[in-house]
Parts: sequence; structure tokens; C-alpha cells
Amino acid sequence: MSKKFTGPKGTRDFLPYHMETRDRIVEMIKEVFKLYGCYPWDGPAFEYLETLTRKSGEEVSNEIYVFKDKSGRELGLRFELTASIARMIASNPSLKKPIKGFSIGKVWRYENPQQGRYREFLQMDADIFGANNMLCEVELLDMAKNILGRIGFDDYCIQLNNRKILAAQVRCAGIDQEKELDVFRALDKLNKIGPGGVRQEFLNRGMSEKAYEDCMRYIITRGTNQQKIDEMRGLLAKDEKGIEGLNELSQILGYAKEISLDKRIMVDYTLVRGLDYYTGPIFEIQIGKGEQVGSIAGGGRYDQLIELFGGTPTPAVGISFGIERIIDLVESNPVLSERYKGNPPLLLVIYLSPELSGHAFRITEAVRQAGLSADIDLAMRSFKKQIQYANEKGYPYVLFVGEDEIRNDSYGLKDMKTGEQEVLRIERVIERLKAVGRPA
RNA sequence: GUGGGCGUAGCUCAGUUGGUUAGAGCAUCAGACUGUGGCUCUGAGGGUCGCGGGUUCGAAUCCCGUCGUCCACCCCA
Repeated sequence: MSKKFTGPKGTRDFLPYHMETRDRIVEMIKEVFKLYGCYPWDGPAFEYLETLTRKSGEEVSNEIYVFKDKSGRELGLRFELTASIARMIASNPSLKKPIKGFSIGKVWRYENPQQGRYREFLQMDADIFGANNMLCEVELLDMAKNILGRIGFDDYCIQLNNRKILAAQVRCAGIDQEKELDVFRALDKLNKIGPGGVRQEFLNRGMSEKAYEDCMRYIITRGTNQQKIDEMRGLLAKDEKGIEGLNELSQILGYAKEISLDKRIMVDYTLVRGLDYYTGPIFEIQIGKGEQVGSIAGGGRYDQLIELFGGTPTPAVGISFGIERIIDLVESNPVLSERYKGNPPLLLVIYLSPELSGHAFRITEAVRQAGLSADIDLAMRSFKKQIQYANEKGYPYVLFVGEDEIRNDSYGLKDMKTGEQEVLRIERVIERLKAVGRPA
């Protein structure tokens, strides 16, 4: 060990114990997706650069890992899962709609790492294609509710807005369409930097004081969701598209009420999201106030993306979960990290002397054949060392294989927690261990 | 990409105004202890002090650069 190597900036190694927590969370989320009839699907980890940059937004495009292959083709690592999936749906028009699917994969973004932000991270998406009803949005949010509930988060909040409303606000404020994105970015910060900061943002982005005043008249931050929607209805009364957006929010809240999810939702007219392909409702989910790692999930409707990839016009909506952030939160919570921490195998088979290791190996195999996780010391260590090892690594049971046991065809099964020990035939050992019913 | 804090053993950290051979606790491995773990005791391994350059008789210590890390901006998962 003369030279030390570190992983590239913003990447992490996952040691066994940590990795098992990850696996268990991922499995749990997969289960929920399947519960809703989502099929798994996946695309390549890299795409032609133009596929990735299509309507993704300037900021995110700057974060793409770009490279050329040997033929000079411009490629990029995916920075999210949606582009590949949308391309896939566009080029397979015969898929029966509506269709739901989920995808899990690492994505890469070239940005400065800090808490909850990495250059390589795992994302899990669920998407629905071929249905433009708001029931889709609520179904995705319901998945999120289920996932967060199962993991053990009970303090989360869903922020909801609609791109149609944002666009209408800009129109009604009489601001040039070209400045639309600048306005969005500035408004996005209201919660963080306050009205004064937003005014400064407007000026920095080359807009007038008046533009700021005009826009702020269309931002409502107080009241219940219903009040916010009603009030905005008045402000945008002449804008057909804006009213459409408000109707969509009402529908979402209506469906959400059916499943008692409406209390979690907060209409937030400053929510923007960075990706440019959204066309309708957009949402972000935070644990608590999001102070620890920011949003842990986000998504929205992107009805025009399939068309952009050369497919027939197909409505689409999706949600994306940030697994690193979810796991960071699980691991920083004492109760949850205990719940999801990895377990050693159920049993360590201990041999009294190296000559008996062959017999012990046979016993181990029998336990494994029965579907129970079992282990045997591979280092040929002393009896004493083996039991010490079992204790330190936390095996709940050990089985002793010695001369006497082999002669009697019965083995000492010891519960490491209570210290109790019984001598049993191997079939009985397996029965006993099966009754423990612990996840292997 | 911009600004700031921090890099000493696997981990958490000591290390005096620059001064011989860089320390502790925990962890790891071995032994005390050859058919029963958790305790205790003893010992061992593990560091070109992130890396490179400079100042100096002499650098873990001061200076510059670089890489990594954390934080803020930006943006988000």
C-alpha cells in the first residue's frame, strides 16, 4: 500500500453493510412500483448528445458528461432517466397505451458535490404514457406516499404547481415570452431569498423593476390551496391556458382527497423545476422542510416530449426519486438506520478442528439447500476464534461440529443471544432456524 | 464555473514560538485461552503527515500550486 487511490470527485464506494441498506430500500421501492402495475424498463447509460439535450434546459445540459467515441460521434452520459425512456416510447409506437413503467439506474451530473449532491447517483423513475388525465399525476403521487410511508418517513410535503400557470402569469404580466425562463428562475428563489432577492434577480437578468412588480402581483403565497387557486383564477381570468392549469390543479387535489393525500400537498406558485420539457403539472417532494438534502423526488407532465423524439403525440407524466438522498436521510436517522441495516447470515457452522471442516461444510450446504443463509469459517481458525468471530459479527446462531456430534449425528445449536444450546439432528436444526423467520 | 473552511494510521483526533526516531483511543491481527463468545491483560502490523514545489542548517508546522473533502452560490435527486 504505497500509493493511495481515491474515487473520482463526487463518487462514492458502497461497503457491504452500507450496500445492504441500499439494496433493501431499492427493493422496497420496486415492490411499490409493481403494486401499481408498472413494468420495468431501461435504456442505455449513454445516448447521443442531442437526445439528452433535447428540451432539457440549459443548466442541466451544462452538467452532462460529454465524450466522443472512436468514430467521432458525440455522446453523453445520461443525467436523468426520462430522455431514454421517452425516446424508447417514441420508437415503439405499438405499445398498448396507457402504459406504466419504472426504471432504475445510475445517472451522472458534472456539478460541484456537497451534501445530498453527487456526480454519480441512483435514480428511480415511474412514468405513465398515453393518458392525459390528472388521475395519472395523483397515481404517481400515491406511489410516493406509499414508498415514503413504507420506508418510515411520516413528515413529508408535496409542492405542486403547473407550467401552464407559470406561462400565463408571464403573459398576463406583459413580459416578453423570451424572458419567460428568466422569470421562472428568479421566482423559483422566492422562498429562499425573499422578495428583495427576487427583485435583484430580475435586475441581474436584465429585466425592469416594473417587470418585477408586475410579476409579483401574480404570486400568491398565503392561504389554503383552495384559496390560492380561487384567487389565481381571478388574476388569470382572461387567460384560457392559465385557467386550464388551475383546473388541473383542482382535479389533482380532488383525486388526492379521495386517498387522503390532499393534506400533504401545498400549491406553490414559485415551484419551477429546471427541465424545460414540462408542459403541465409539476411537483417536488421534500422530507420535513427539505433542510437536510433538498427534494427527494420530483416530476411532472411532459406531453410534447414523445413528439419531439419523432413519435406520435403521446401524453406523458413521470416522477423521479433520488435514492442517494433517501438513503442519506435513512442513515442519518437512528431508528431508520437500525431498521435497514444489513444482517449477517443466520448461522455459522463451527468445526472443532480443521479435520472436521469437510463434514462441517456438508452440514453448511444442507442448511443452505433449505433456503437459510449459513456460513462456515474459511480461514481454518481455531475453535475459539470461530466462536469469537461469530459473536463479533453478530451471527444469531452457531452450530458445533465435533467428534461426538458426528458420531451421534446430532449437533449443538446455540442461540448466541441467550446462550441456550440444544443438541439436534440436522433436520430439526433446519426446522428450528426456519421458525426464526428472520430475513436472510 | 465562483467564493470560503478543512486534509496527520482503517476511524476520531493530539502534535508547544519550525528542532532528534510523529503519538493516543477505537478498530484490525496474534497470544494468554487446544470443546463454548461478550470481560481483562500482553504484543504486533499499519504513516514518504493528501500530492508537488519553495523558504530554512532543519518543515506535519511557514509560503505557492495542485488534488480531495465540506459549506455557500448555481441548480437539483
